[in-house]
Amino acid sequence: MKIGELVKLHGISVDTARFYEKKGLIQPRARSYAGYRIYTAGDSERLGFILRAKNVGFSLEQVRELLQIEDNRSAWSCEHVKSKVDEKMAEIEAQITRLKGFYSSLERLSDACCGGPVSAKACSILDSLETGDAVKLKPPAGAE
Amino acid sequence: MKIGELVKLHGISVDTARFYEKKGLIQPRARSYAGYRIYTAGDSERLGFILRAKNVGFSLEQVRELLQIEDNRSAWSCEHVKSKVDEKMAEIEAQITRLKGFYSSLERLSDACCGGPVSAKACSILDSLETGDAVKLKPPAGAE
DNA sequence: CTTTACCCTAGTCTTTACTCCAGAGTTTAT
DNA sequence: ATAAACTCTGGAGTAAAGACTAGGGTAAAG
Repeated sequence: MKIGELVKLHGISVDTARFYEKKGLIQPRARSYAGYRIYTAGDSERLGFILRAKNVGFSLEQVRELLQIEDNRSAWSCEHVKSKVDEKMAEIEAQITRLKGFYSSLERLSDACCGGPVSAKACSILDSLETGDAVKLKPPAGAE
Repeated sequence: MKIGELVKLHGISVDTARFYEKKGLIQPRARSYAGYRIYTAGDSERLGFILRAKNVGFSLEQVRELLQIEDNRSAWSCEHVKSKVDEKMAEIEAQITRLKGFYSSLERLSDACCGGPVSAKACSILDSLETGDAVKLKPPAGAE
């Protein structure tokens, strides 16, 4: 099949497919005489793999690593694959922790604010941001 | 004070301070004869405001909006300020939800994997990514 | 035969938050 | 007087994941 059909099957754009190719994630098995990319069912399955991996949070670079394993399964152990997943989980957990820190700081600010239609001249939120009171967030290790 | 002193007070780099200026967040009150940026204590306080807002999760663009309010407090209501905070909270909550979705999908994958030092030829994680079984994550509305 | 739909390459643009560099002037310390 | 430390401007580079464009060839249908 040509690129148009492939992307329709997966709901992505032609640009995206070509972009993935540039990134080394997929490679059409062949080119037509005119230079058109020709994909096989196997290629389509591979694209599915990529999109599913993306859907559970992996970056394209990480997907590339997973594909290397997938391409030569017998060279790797289950342990190794699982550790990729576990590392990703840890990464995501760290992000969640960071976001939760933001959230609770904001919550403190919000709760302290009257929220009324009165002038913000004495707004406790702005005051806190100005002086640093009650906004003492220690960003979880690894924050930017 | 000159830029070097200012940034030392806040633990940021000179480049960052100049970057914030280019983004319209801070403006030195004056320039020395030689063109050096001269900051006042008020400027330093403003920079503190910026960094604290960043530390609770606001983007620089959002910080810029907060500063516009801060610069003319009486023109805004507490309600308005609070809504900025509440919107940010909602934004963060959405991100957390999205990440949690990733996490639980990964957890399912991880739990199903033997994780042993055996060949990944029959690895359930790779199988799932290949076929789509057990990885049916519907990305929460607003996902990329 | 021509329109329409599709495909190609190569390259630029977007967003966010900086970082780094070159080349040059200034201030401070010795 | 000179070296070290500081500052300036302007511009380029980084990561992530594509979107979009120009300019041109190809394929299928009427």
